Amino acid sequence: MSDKSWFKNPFSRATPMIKRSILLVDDHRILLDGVKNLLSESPDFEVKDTATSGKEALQLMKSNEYDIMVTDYELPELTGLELIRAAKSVLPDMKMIVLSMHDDPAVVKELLRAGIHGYILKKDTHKTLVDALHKVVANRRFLSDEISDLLIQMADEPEEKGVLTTREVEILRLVAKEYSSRQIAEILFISERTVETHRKNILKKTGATNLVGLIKYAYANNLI
Amino acid sequence: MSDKSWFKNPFSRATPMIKRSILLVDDHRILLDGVKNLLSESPDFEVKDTATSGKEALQLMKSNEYDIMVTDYELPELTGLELIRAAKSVLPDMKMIVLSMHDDPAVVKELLRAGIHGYILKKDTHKTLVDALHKVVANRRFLSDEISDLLIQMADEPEEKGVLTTREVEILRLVAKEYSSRQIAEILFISERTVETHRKNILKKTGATNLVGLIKYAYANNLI
DNA sequence: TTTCGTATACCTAGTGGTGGGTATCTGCTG
DNA sequence: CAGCAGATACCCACCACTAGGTATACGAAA
Repeated sequence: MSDKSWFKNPFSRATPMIKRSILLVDDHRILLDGVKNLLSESPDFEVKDTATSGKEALQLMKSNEYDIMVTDYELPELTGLELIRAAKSVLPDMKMIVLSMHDDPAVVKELLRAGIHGYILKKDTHKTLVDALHKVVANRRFLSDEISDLLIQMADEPEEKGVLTTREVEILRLVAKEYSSRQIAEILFISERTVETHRKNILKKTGATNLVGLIKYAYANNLI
Repeated sequence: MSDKSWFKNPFSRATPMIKRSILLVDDHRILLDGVKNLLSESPDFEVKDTATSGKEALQLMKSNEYDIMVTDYELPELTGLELIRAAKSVLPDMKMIVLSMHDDPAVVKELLRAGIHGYILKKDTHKTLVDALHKVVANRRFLSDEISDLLIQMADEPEEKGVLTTREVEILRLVAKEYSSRQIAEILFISERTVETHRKNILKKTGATNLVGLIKYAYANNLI
């Protein structure tokens, strides 16, 4: 694996492979700079472009091709999930790796269902990223150790307790913005009763007993 | 500034300066790896050690010296603020730059008061970090553009609205644990009325109007 | 010492969230 | 088509939180 001789020596007889092109998406420029630099030393991969928002990434995809996209989950404008879904329709053959700081099993599951090929954490090392890149180009999936542990652990639970509907998420977001039920009703053009019902259902689903639990849930699930 | 000739050419007659040693602290290994790699190309700086927690960083400081510490604000075990304060007593001459993803004016102010020399955001570029490093070794302070804008904007506001008393923080923490006022009263052996008064004062100080705002404040100030 | 901040405590009204229901309409899926 | 999930809507009782007050005691700072 660590045989980079042909790379270090330009006169090597080995045939250099064509480098896999990567689109790197993260709103933290400093991480972008860092990872790009790290990968520039790799014989197998090359960061062709970078983007600091989902929108920017999509625009790049419309006029360029990439073998792999490595993207943050927390993004401005589009969420990681929205970006993944959009990317899948623009470049169906591109491999996708999510590089996130959060180890939330629900998010990981949703992303895997959406078709990503790898999920690694920002606390992982550079080596982990390179391993993941190798795995996905070989048509295999890659999960960072912590994430696979998490999924295994979760498998025990009877499961699927949680998922909020889109409307419920919408309500929850507004609740988190300090709107009262009445205000939410006005914003969404629905009855205050309906909002109350949604809130009750959200409380039941999340297992929270009051506003505080709701907000904590919203934070934990990156809804804020 | 970009004259790196002595660096690129080892036979240059210019006298190489001694590189400033950096301690880099961040729980995201991949950022650590990336920044270290980027700085390895700099003629002026060198990442001597890295740490992924405040504790680890402090231990390193006890047996080593560093010219500059660059640290995340969100850290496991110790918060950035605690690390800064502890670092100041261990290595009083070391420069400290905070590299955070959050642009919360209250946090920035508190850190500046605690004696940091620079504050930059993860969304800033590698170049910004290098600029900051140069500034602080020249005994000057450095704030990323967004942060200084923020502080200027804040200067208009009359007050020091923010700081909660220790009792208020205690109450807030319990509120955030989903305890009702009555339960908090029982836990702290005080009257429910007193709890209510504290809550009111906290609301006033934080500018929140309800529980939601309170919890968001608690999150933003790492009280949870 | 006087003032200030902090913590303590109480009152009243009013607003809003919680928890228990029930019920209709829509669209999807087996 | 029947069944189910989701979004909509309403009712009522209860209780928790919010927003005005006022007031006392203590220790630190000016």
